[in-house]
Amino acid sequence: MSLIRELKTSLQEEIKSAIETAKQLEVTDLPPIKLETPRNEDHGDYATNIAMVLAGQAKMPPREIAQLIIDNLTELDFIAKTEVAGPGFINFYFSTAWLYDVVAEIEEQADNYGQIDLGADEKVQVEFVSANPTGPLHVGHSRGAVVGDVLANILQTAGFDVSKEYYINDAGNQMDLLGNSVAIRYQQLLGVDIELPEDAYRGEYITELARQIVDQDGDSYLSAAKDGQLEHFREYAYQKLLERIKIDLNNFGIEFDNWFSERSLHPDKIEEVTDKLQAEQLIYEQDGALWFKSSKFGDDKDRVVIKEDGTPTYLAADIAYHQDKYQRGFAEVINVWGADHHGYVERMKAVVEALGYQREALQIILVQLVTLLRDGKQVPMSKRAGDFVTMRDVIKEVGKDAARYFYVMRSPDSHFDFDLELAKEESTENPVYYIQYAHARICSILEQVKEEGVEVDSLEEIDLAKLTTEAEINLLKELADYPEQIAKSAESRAPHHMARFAYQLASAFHTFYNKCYVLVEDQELLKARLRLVLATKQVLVNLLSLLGLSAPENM
RNA sequence: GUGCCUGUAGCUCAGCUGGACAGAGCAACGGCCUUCUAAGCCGUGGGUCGGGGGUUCGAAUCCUCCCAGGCACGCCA
Repeated sequence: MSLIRELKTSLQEEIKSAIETAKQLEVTDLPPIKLETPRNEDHGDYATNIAMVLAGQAKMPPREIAQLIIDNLTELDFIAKTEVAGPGFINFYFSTAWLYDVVAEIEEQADNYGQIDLGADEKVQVEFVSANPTGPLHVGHSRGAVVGDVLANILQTAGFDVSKEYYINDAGNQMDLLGNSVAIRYQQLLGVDIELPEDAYRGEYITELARQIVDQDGDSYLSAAKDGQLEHFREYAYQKLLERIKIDLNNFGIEFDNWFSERSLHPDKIEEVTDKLQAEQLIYEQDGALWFKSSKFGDDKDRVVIKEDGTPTYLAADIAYHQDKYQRGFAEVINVWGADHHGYVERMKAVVEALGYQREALQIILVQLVTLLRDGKQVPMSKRAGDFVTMRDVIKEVGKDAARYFYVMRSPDSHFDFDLELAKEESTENPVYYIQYAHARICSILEQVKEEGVEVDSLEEIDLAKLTTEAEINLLKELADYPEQIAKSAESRAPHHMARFAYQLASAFHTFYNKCYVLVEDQELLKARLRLVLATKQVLVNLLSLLGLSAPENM
């Protein structure tokens, strides 16, 4: 638990009991009391609209209700002032004393500051990337990768028991296509006159894989290739490509707890679950195929699960996969998908319902598409032609930190133009540097402090009440707010909030840096500021780590 | 045709589980380096929140219709 959250909770409870105490108030149904941070600073630190919400059932003007609530409020030591404002808001002004306590809290909790128990250890799975192992990861995958990774970090910090998972589509048609594509290139390399079929993968990496096979085994697979025996080509390509995917993700700072192979579902798990649904009349036979009755659960139409030829569709595997997820005990499953899969959402929700779970147990985050911009112009990409920019290329060009920050700074709902030039720029326009620069500046101050021989060890005796300027108070407020930001971001499953908060905190520090010189003559003030700087460093480090960014000591 | 996402300052976006005069960065203009990194700070100007209607004490936020852009609508994965 964090200070800010304790204060908020106890204030909410005080308001609640004040309403219950006030005899003149006739309230039968008390809605949850919302405390919000007002946009305008003149409206206090927190405000509630509860009086206006109650106006209807209490049959009294909001401002009167607000006054009644205030009159019945017992005094809280962290509240400096309370007032009725506007149409009936109650504004609360916090005393600054509690803000100083936050510094000790940060020192004490260190890397764990921000950790809250909102999730109550509930098991949550975040499944993301899950790109087919038929080619290297490209820019489209990168956004989902960062969104999923940071979201998982946020949920973990918020007290959920999080597991990150990658679903490998290593069964099905596309794997044979992959094998075939490599086999054809292999034959071409060995001088066989043969054309690549229309539906083949045609990236340069396919030829490269074929070349590796030639280098290792010469023409020993030639007759197999000619006979259409694709197994070796398929398996070789699969292993190599999956390996590369893992390496690329690692270089992007992403590690999964579990790599789930679709093959493990074939055929037993799929049969098991389709039998079960068939027994429940949720799967039926028609035109020689087996259909899932998804329309019963809100989908536009029913969907084929077993094709006429007896093979399962992608959906069949997905039903078995999601059954498996819930059987593993996840209370909530979050899937991060590219927006091009949005047509699949209803049908998956239907699956979850049909399996006997709550629709809400499946959350799908759709990440809108990314366009790369270079010199203001769109970088052309076509997956069919095998002509796309890889995740590796982008990381190489702009660096891991810039790429990660850019991918996570926007709401997943909005289309994203990734400006390569901007991401590379080491300037004020580039938010990544702005945030990291705050950390580097702090390190520089600490370096100076060390050189001056200032004692840093007896922090408890330092009087933080020396910190009184607006810049100092604002910075303290941002630091105090971090756990709340985690809560908000976790509740709304919105990782971009934390990217913005990092910017905001950096901004509060830069202002402080310019207005409040740390190495002042006054030793008490110097030490108080030093403590504030150390606390800021800690929170910045926590935030940067949450976002998967490095915290450079100098820039 | 149907569904999903988007439309907020010149540009890129936040705010959208309804709240008090609509925010940030960039760009424009004007200031700040004899002390801790100017990759920074401070200030000024700039908006019918795509448009119409509705619900509400109160709407950028909810409902509805329309306009514009993107994506998706397979016994592919």
